[in-house]
Amino acid sequence: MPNLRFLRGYNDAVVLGLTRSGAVTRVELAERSGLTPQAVSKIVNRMIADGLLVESGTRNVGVGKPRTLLRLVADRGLALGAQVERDELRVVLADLAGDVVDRAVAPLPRGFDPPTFVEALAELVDRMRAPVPADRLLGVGIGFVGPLDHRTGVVHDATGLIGWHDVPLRALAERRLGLPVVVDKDTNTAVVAESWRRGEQLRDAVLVLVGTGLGVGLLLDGQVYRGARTNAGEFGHTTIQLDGPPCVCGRTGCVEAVHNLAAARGDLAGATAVVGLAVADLVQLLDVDHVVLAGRAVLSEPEAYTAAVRARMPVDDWLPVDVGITPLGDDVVAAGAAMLVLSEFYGRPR
Amino acid sequence: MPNLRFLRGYNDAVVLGLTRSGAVTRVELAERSGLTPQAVSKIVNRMIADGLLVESGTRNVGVGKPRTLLRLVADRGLALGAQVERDELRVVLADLAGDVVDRAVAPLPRGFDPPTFVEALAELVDRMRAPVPADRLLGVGIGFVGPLDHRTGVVHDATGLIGWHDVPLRALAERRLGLPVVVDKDTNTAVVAESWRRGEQLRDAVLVLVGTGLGVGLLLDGQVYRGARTNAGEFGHTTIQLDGPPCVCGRTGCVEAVHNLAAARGDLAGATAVVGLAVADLVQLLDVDHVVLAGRAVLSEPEAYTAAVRARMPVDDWLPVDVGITPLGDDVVAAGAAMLVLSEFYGRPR
DNA sequence: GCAATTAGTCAACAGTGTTGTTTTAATAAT
DNA sequence: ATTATTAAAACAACACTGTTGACTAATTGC
Repeated sequence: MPNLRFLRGYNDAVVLGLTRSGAVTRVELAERSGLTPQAVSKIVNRMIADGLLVESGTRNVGVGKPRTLLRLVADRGLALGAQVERDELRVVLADLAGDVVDRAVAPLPRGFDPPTFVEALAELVDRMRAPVPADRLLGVGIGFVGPLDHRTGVVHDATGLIGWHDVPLRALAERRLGLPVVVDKDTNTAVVAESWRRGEQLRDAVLVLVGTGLGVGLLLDGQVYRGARTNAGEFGHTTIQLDGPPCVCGRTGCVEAVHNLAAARGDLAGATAVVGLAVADLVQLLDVDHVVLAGRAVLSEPEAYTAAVRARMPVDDWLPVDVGITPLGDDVVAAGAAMLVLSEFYGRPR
Repeated sequence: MPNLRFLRGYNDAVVLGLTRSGAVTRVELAERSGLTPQAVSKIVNRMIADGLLVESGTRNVGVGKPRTLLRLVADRGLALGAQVERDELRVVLADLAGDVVDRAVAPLPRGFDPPTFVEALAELVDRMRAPVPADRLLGVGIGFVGPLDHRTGVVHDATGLIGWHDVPLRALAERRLGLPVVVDKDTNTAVVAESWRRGEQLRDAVLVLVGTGLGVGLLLDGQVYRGARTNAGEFGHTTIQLDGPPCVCGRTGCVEAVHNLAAARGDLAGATAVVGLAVADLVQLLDVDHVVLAGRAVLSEPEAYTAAVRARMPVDDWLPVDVGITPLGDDVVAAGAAMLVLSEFYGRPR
């Protein structure tokens, strides 16, 4: 519903987004946002009154009155984020700047069911929320494996787990935790993390998550793209080798199958080459200018994967593709889940 | 720059978009747009004053005052659209409803250079604009092969043509035609056509254009996705067969190479199967719920391609993927180019 | 005929960003 | 030192958005 409230929320989010990358001045905010200096002044002063921003010194740029520096009060809003893996639950506390300020990891029992999971989550969440003022904690995000529906928070199925068919995870967790909860695919939360932290700089990107599975998070035109059913990013089951090795999905020659086969044989060069080739195809298809690598496999052999992907990037004379490892490391999915919560309060409205 | 003018333009576009699919009432517009009845009334009455809409009868829905039907005055705005193929130039005239109301085709000399092309275009355009009132004709759109930059209208290179390096096609055409010109990739204009005509109904779709090349137009979250350099949709050079047949692009096993090889051998089943498999991978990757098939190859064997794609769609129990042939047939690229012009005037602002 | 119901408009309004002007605080010139 | 110049930021008035609330118009059902 595009009305005045929407407009205000949108511009607030734009301005706040520009403050995440470091101290800026009102003038710079006006230039980068396209708003007039007067509008920026109003917005900024309201945010100062709300305790979201503080003035912190001045910057002199030649003659004239010096510009006033503005700094984001990062701990004005905090959120918890969880990553669920086959054997492990990770919860992090992230602030408005997108920095991880606390972290906890706990093992998950093999083949855990929904009640068991919610209890394990509650234990970690309750421990981590203790030192946080209640009015600062905005909620809990959960990065889960798909297929799921992020709008309703229902997990349709979780591959490799039993008892996870059409589970209303968001509702269950909200009731147990007494906090707002959002649920999204792990690849989506991971790309939310990168987007939240890098802002305008990152408009078109793929985040490649290489673990036991192979998924991508898509950032297209500055927005996380989830597809018609929150299910975009199923990258692992793209056919790359007609009549290739059989895959768990029932088909043959999937990227994931070829990659995992090579990895299982200890053939690192082969494993990275397949990922590099597939990512190159993806970059060509979507014309993104950023690739962010993440996931256990990548973090255990960062140079090999980075080099393999870089080697296969399409050569373009006027805008090279930036390939790198996520600076958030193992936290990226959980941290992104937290930032998903932050973005519900301080991000662009829809 | 999100300001009040933007807000108004946006809501105008939403309302106008809802009138394209047939007669609607103010009440229905309010329901579907999320705006209040009062806001819709204001917008609609302004559009009636502008000659964009007319009241056309009433519809009775039980007790109470009957609803007034509104009809789009389709010829209130018209645009020309051109498709450039290796040997042929096609120009169509499209109206605000997205219907093609006139059409002309002319051969292009082998290996035409930019001046030759602009002259051929001007000849067709001048002939077709003659009967159109000057103030109704909004401009000319050109669907070209990439790589190009749709923002500047510069064609970087045109595969198979010489003399087409960094050609400012938009500027050249604007000077010769004396009309506003927009340039975009053929796959993008084609998907614009589908989006413009089907509106809200079509939010996430891929348009697959099978000609001598194989490209896709991407409609993601209701917007045409062009990528960081207007170059998204390079689908033909996705690897589908490691160590497959060599491709014109220099690599091996590209979808396009495998497809064209099969087609050249007269192996229709093989050709359609490759496309079906590749499209299924794409649908899975992007989680779109609509596939639109277009292009010479598809239109010459519509049933075979449709069946091959449908057969490989992922089976999803709650939201099936709709696969169909474009109703615009051979005109889709040119018509979309025209609608791209219309959307600059009557579409959602950016 | 009259009440009920629904469509549509009119009027007043809150709140957005913009335009135009003034105040504030630096540097540069006298 | 003093003054002029420059640029940042705030202040004031404004145009215009969609919303809220009240009212009128046109139909159905009894």
